[in-house]
Amino acid sequence: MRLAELSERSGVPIATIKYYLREGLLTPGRQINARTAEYDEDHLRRLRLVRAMIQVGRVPVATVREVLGHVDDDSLPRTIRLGAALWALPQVPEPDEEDEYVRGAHEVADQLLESLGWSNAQALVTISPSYRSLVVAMAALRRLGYDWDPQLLLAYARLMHGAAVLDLDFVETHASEAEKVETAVLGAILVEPMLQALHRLAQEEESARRYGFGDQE
Amino acid sequence: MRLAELSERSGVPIATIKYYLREGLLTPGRQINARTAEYDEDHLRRLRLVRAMIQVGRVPVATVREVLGHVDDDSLPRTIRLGAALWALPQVPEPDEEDEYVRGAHEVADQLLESLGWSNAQALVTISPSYRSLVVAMAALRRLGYDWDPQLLLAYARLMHGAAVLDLDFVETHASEAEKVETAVLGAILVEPMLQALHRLAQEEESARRYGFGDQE
DNA sequence: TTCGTTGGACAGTGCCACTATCCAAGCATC
DNA sequence: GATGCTTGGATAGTGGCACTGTCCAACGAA
Repeated sequence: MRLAELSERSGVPIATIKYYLREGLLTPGRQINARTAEYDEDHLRRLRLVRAMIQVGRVPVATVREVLGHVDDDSLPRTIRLGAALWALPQVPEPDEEDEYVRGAHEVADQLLESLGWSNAQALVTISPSYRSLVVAMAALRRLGYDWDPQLLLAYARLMHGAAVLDLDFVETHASEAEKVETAVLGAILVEPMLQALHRLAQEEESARRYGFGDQE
Repeated sequence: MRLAELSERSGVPIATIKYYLREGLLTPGRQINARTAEYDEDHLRRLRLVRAMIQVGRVPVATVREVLGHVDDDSLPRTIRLGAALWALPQVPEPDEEDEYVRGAHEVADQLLESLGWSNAQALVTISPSYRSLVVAMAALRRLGYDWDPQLLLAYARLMHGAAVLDLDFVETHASEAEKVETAVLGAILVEPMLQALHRLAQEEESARRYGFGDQE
């Protein structure tokens, strides 16, 4: 198909597709001649993936490029590609290691991983961006004076582990070997907004149950 | 304290504090004279809250203003203020109701709410932004060809309901009546990044357990 | 041949979260 | 009381990002 059809079927404006091509998020179409390029179903799928990452997952364009680079890198074994792709994802500001709240958060997080027996996470603790995000969020809450019980954190972590198990079961049963990396990355990027939405809906529901009718007029 | 001290203690640059004042995220200090203003602990706390919402929660400045406006609105009862504040939060692009995937997602989401017995959510379905986010995320996944079992969604929803119960228990036991709205809003804004981080860590851990050592070198 | 269409290059736009500069009033010291 | 640093407020500017608009030469259908 031509650019125009690709645009039509994906709902993405032509100018934007050109931009993604320029940024290297899409591979160029097969050149038919100097003034015509042909795109196929793979391009369409990739374009939809890119759009979903950017619009639903709010991933910056540069990060999408990096993530896709890892997904496509056939020179690496699957687990490594997946890890590298997830690695590229989150962009929380670096925690200030001097800050007392950050240090406190490190301690609590380390204890948490130990309680959970997440030995892999423990080994990667110093470098995993997810771990860093966790510390930043915890430090922010602490700085605001919320001093929660480590048990609470443990309970949250168990819930999210439950979600991770669901994610990976899904990947195993529903994706072909070739698609597993892409599916897993999507799991990290697109399932999260879904979980967030469910979380907020659940808060609204539970709040209405406890304190009365749902308000919001 | 003066602006300079407020800046020092919060770690936020003076110019940025001035910007927040301009944008109405902070109430002006008590004017001592034409050229001096005095700030107190409440300002510091509010500033930290604003920073956490913007940097950890990635909430846009305009949205922070709106959310805080609801939090501070003493003319409304608590549940309504909370609802209104949460209402202002998410900024997913409007789903295109013409799109077949969006319509399909609506159906699945409605069934989900019914299965869960979330009657409050059902009543608000047409307008809740969280519901909209859910539909958008589901439609994006479907468009990419992931056709999951409604049971899976149900399992995710139960997990997130578990998280919501934890949130609200925390609010009940740890916040004074006056602080409940603020605490609950924080629950929505700051706990989410924490959950997300835990989710990704759990994915890394579970993935390492299933497929071998943690890779990423 | 004509004329609308196509893909690529490149410059421009709009938004957003800051950030830098000015300025006059305060205050501290001499 | 003069000098000079600091302060708060107003205003303009910056840099990043995700597009978007314009131009142009080459196609290609009529």
